[in-house]
Amino acid sequence: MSELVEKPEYLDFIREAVAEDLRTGRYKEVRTRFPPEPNGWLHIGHAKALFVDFGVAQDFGGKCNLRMDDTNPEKEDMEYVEAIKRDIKWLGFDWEDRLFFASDYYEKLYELACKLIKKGLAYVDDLDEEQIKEFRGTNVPDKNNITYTPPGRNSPWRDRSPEENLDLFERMRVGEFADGSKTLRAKIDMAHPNLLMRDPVMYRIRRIPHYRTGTKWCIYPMYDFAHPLSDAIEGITHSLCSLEYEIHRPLYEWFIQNCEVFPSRQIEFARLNLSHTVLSKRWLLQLVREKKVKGWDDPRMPTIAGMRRRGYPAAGIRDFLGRIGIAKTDSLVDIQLLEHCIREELNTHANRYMAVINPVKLVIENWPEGKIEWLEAVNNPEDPSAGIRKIPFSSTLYIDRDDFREVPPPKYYRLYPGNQVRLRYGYIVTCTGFEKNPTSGEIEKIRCVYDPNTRGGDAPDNRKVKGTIQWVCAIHAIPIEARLYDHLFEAERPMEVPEGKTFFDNLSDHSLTIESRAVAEPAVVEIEKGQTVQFERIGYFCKDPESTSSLAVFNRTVTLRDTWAKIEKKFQEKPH
RNA sequence: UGGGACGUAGGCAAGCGGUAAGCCUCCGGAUUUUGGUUCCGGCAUGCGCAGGUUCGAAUCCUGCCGUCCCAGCCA
Repeated sequence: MSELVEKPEYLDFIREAVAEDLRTGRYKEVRTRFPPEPNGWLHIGHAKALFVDFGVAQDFGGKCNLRMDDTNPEKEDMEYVEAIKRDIKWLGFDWEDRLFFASDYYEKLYELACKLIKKGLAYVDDLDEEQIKEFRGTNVPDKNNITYTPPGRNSPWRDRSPEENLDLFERMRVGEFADGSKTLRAKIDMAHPNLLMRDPVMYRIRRIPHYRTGTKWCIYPMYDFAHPLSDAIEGITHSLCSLEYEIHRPLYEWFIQNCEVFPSRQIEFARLNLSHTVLSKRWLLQLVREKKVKGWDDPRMPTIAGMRRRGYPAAGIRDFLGRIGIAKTDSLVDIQLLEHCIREELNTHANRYMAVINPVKLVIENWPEGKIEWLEAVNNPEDPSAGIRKIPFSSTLYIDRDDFREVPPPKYYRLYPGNQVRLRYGYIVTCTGFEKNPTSGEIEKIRCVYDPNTRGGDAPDNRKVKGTIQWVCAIHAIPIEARLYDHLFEAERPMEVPEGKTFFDNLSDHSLTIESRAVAEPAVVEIEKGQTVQFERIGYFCKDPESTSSLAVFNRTVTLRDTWAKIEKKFQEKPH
């Protein structure tokens, strides 16, 4: 992956720790893992974890495993496994032949649980869910807060003999007991200040078919038990996870130590938070279920699939991931940084085309009747190897409504009566007038004359023409549908909502604008689905898979930087 | 009145006792057949606050303040 992204000139705290572990001989090599639960699609937050997991392994000559952390039959599905694999591959990470499933370890995990029972470190508990909570001694309200101080109480079943526990656990496995009637718990310390250490549940009884093991098991291991041991089974040296697991680390170490398995080390880092969106499978699932978006791959979603459909290149995403850094500070990354990385990548790789989103007719009065000229246009000024193409020019063109003003605002140097402008790769034209619809008042036609000596846009007399605008020949115009996307949420932090409101209230009402009158130059027919191009002066657009032979649909990936919009806004705020 | 972590610019983030990197944003200016790109320049006498140690502190010590996580038989 070293070729995939530029390395910073310093070591982040994780790499520092790993380097230290190698130096001291704590580990001989580096092995990491990316452990998604197949219960939702991957989002940009997972991409950060992927980048850290695969990146650290790569940097130290190690390997990173892909492991489906599937220990909860209620929510997991093969559909998600496939989606996850596809997205990881697309992002450019390679697990080679190391795809594993926690569900493949059920038997080993069961044996390790028996080992703890034999050592007197685990027991079968008959307490129900409510009682466990009560005995943990945590649910004690104190003024409006919660006090965690009271020590818990031992379960009356805590001192069963290893023989009895072994027998009961075996009978749990074969299905003798009802769902929820018994659990296997680790025997640690019911008075421990860290709640997770108060005899955590290791196994629960759930008669729900698992998407991979079917009905073979009716007991399923909990994360805190399964995770460290799965890591150990795979010989993971560094188990990198997010900050919320910090408090789980003592438990992680307890299981590893007492099961006497490979000593994996857990290191936590801050998960990614991105402005104007939500990064949690739970909330994303809600957006999908409540039909706030069209699906997991809606281009407004921060999912990998959504970004891919939106037109974000994987290289741009990786660049972003490399720039945000790795630390333990809870932070909120500005989505503008992501957009900047996407633009930077696309600027050098996306071919240019001319399109007009909101067309208005431009008639060239002195253009020879019926003449059509094919002009040369550069495909990518940043990349000469991208070549050139031909575009047709005639007496009637379409230009964008925004490129004409009846009365120009300050600093405006596009078309207005009497002003001249360059039609990109075409000719320099001078506006001679315009026509309005008498009833609606809408401008229907703009008139101009062209200078035959300016073919291609060059000014032989060296005159300065400030404005250059894009255009589309009316005769050859290809109708397209442009889907203009904006941030999904208006608020920088969508989850911060006033009492009685939900994050749905923060949804932006202009996150999607469909422009069905848009037109483009004929060459756009060559663009393939999934390909991202630049529509000059507008932005980058990706041809959507929903495109048909009769209508091409383009998703706006990201706009170009718009300095004019800033100038205009400034003058609107305080005109002078 | 518990435990675990974290506080460096508007947003990220280096810095590891020798006098505040870099990136994004923002603001100027140059170049430009995309108001794009590119290029120059500006943006913390200051590192949560208060003391202390030291010739010297963002870095070490003490105390305070603030923020986040922990009450699933979810991961």
